[in-house]
Amino acid sequence: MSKPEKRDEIVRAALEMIAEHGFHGAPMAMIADKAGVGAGTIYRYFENKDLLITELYRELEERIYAAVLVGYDPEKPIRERFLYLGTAVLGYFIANPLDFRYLEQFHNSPYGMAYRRDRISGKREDRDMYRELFEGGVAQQVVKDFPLAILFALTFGPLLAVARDHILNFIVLDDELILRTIEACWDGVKR
Amino acid sequence: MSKPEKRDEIVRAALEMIAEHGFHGAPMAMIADKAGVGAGTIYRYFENKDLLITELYRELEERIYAAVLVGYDPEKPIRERFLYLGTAVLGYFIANPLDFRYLEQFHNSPYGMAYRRDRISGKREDRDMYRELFEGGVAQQVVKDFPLAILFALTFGPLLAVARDHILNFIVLDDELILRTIEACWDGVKR
DNA sequence: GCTTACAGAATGAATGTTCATTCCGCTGTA
DNA sequence: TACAGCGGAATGAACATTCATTCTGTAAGC
Repeated sequence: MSKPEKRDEIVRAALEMIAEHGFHGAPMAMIADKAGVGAGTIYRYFENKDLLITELYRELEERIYAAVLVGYDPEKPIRERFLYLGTAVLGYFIANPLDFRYLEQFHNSPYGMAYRRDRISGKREDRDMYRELFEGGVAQQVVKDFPLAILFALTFGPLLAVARDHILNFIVLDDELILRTIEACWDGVKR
Repeated sequence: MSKPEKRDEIVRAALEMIAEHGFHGAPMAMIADKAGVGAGTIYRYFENKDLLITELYRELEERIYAAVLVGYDPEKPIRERFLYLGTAVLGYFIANPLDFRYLEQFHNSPYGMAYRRDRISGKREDRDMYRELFEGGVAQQVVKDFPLAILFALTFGPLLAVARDHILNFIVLDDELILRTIEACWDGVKR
């Protein structure tokens, strides 16, 4: 196995094990096994478990951002962009349940809390389409005049809940139901 | 300290430590310390950590249910009941941030998954005002015709997100903003 | 009223287990 | 032969849980 290939295997295995069993249910030995490498080998690529975890998070964020960006047209009207972005993320999560589960684990952990705090306090410049969309919507009086955080909550709250329910097999989403759900979110957000 | 008093101290300490540091950041020794009892003492009241955790969850659920029930009038129109239930839970969470943080930890853990699975598959008869409310709303054609799980997502998704943001000091909610937020949820759910 | 005996509670040091991380000998390659 | 890269056993720290011991309150015996 070549060097970058091995690194990839480790990342893939970590994603799978952690998504399925949580940070604490996924010992390094288990990840190493799944990746088909020795336990010590992981430490040739990642200084420690924490760094593996945050690095993996960053890679996922990147992937999702890239996936959603394809097909996004910032010139379209607000409502249309909102529906696109909503269905795109939800679609990504449904197509990549492991990614979704991993993100959830991450967000609900001390790692995620720190990360979020940084982001809100602006330590991370985020090239965020969503922020831009909402700010535009409020300015054009198409969207309710709420603080950004509440608009996010009204959108991503249902989105993530629905993705979770689908991935855990509590409901079955088809394209029509997805669209209707995002439209309902829009009803909550629009003026 | 009397016997039930001591049990209470243990439960209170467990709530606080777990809410603040997560299940894995709250060793039994730490909980015992906070409760002012010996480590072994906890085991006189709870067979093991798992049982302490699930028992505490049940107690919290009970408290919240009781708190919200006060002032709920099943005779009122759907919209009014929806707004009441929304503000009531959100208000409870804001007044009891530890309870909220604990519930979140619980839901995002294997404990919570199992619990949820049981609930959905109907193994727990739940005397759920929310379910009843939505079912009534759909029947009266006041509420969009969605599966129950989606209506829950549209309501609790934003609610929990907003509660989290407030408790972590990412936003500040006042009564007016709370009401407007719940109204926005209603916009998402109503026909 | 005072002392002694005893049962049930409480305690916390000791135990065994589960990891993350380290270390050193091995192997395939140049 | 020399060496980079690996593997996986060894190490030590962090815990949950146990259990031999200590404490406390109650009640019988005087």
